[in-house]
Amino acid sequence: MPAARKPVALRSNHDHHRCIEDALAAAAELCREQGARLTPVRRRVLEIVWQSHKPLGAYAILDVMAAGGRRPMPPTVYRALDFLLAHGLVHRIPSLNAFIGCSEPGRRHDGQYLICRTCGTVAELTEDGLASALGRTARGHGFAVEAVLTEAFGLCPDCAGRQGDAA
Amino acid sequence: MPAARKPVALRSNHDHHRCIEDALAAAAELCREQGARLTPVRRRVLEIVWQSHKPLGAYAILDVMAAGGRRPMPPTVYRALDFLLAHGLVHRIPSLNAFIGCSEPGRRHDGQYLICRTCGTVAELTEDGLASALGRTARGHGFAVEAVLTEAFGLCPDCAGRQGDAA
DNA sequence: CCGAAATTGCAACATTATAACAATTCTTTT
DNA sequence: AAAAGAATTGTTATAATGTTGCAATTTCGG
Repeated sequence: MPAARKPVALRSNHDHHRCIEDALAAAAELCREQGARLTPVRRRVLEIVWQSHKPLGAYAILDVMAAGGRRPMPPTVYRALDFLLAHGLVHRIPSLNAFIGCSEPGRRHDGQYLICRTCGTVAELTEDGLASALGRTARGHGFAVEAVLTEAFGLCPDCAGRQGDAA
Repeated sequence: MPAARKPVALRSNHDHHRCIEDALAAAAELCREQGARLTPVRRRVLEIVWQSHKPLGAYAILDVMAAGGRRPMPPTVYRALDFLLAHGLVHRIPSLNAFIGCSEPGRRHDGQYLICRTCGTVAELTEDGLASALGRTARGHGFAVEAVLTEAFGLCPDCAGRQGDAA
């Protein structure tokens, strides 16, 4: 099989402004195609979520928005997140109660997240083979899988390196 | 490879009293081995969690305990759950904020849950191969996976059957 | 029995998320 | 452009989930 591309979140010196710009451009394009409205609030929330590769809680997003003017109320942010989730522009990481930008919006995929327990960075994988193996096993037991969410906890390359140095 | 045994949660007419008894016995045994104390509170919480194969939230557990006398405070239940989690006797399903009895306490394993979106039943799989495939991929990107949690959403055999009938 | 350690009780509080309804904005039709 | 209808946002209040800190009690080892 072809080696999958390394998630950009795991490349420590990537040009992150590019991540943000690309994500916003892709979102605009996707919404245009689908006739969905990427309103200022929604666009702003998406932009905030993309500020880093560390997932942000809804109230952390609220705090960022408060810094730039009037503080919106929780439902505003939750509704924007609902919209972004529904259109596959962000993902929710349940074990963190937090949200992260989707690295491959538009392409249907199961969620596989590599969560660094030290720095909090989350990288998204989109390898269909992994979830489909589970789907086959479940099918064998009569269970029809429709969606799969996988969270892997461990150390990202940077933190694993530092960990090794300390020893 | 040998076909894995079908999770008991997916067998609609299993003797569930046996599930509860076995789980409590296994827990007692495990705590004895490890010098951990399965106190009345902890044992009671474990018993409540095992009342069905549907995960229960902490406050639902509180409600059950309240029915049988004095209502304990949240920290009582959360501490009991922490203990049970630490000893691998229950699992937390993050996307449901709920807890379920571990079907293979004592054996170290990653968590793979089949969650029925209709009836809420959760069956636990413990196939090491699935998580290790993810671990290999992650390793290829320099990420060292330490634990994996997988949630699969879909229809259990019973509900898939009824769904088919309706058509 | 006595002191140390673990467990439980308790009160208050922090965080995450939602409900219900009003006000506004956008779109479509006339 | 005006009006009707739909979608979005604002606002208030509250629900659901989870934690902190400290006191009281129980358990365990000497």
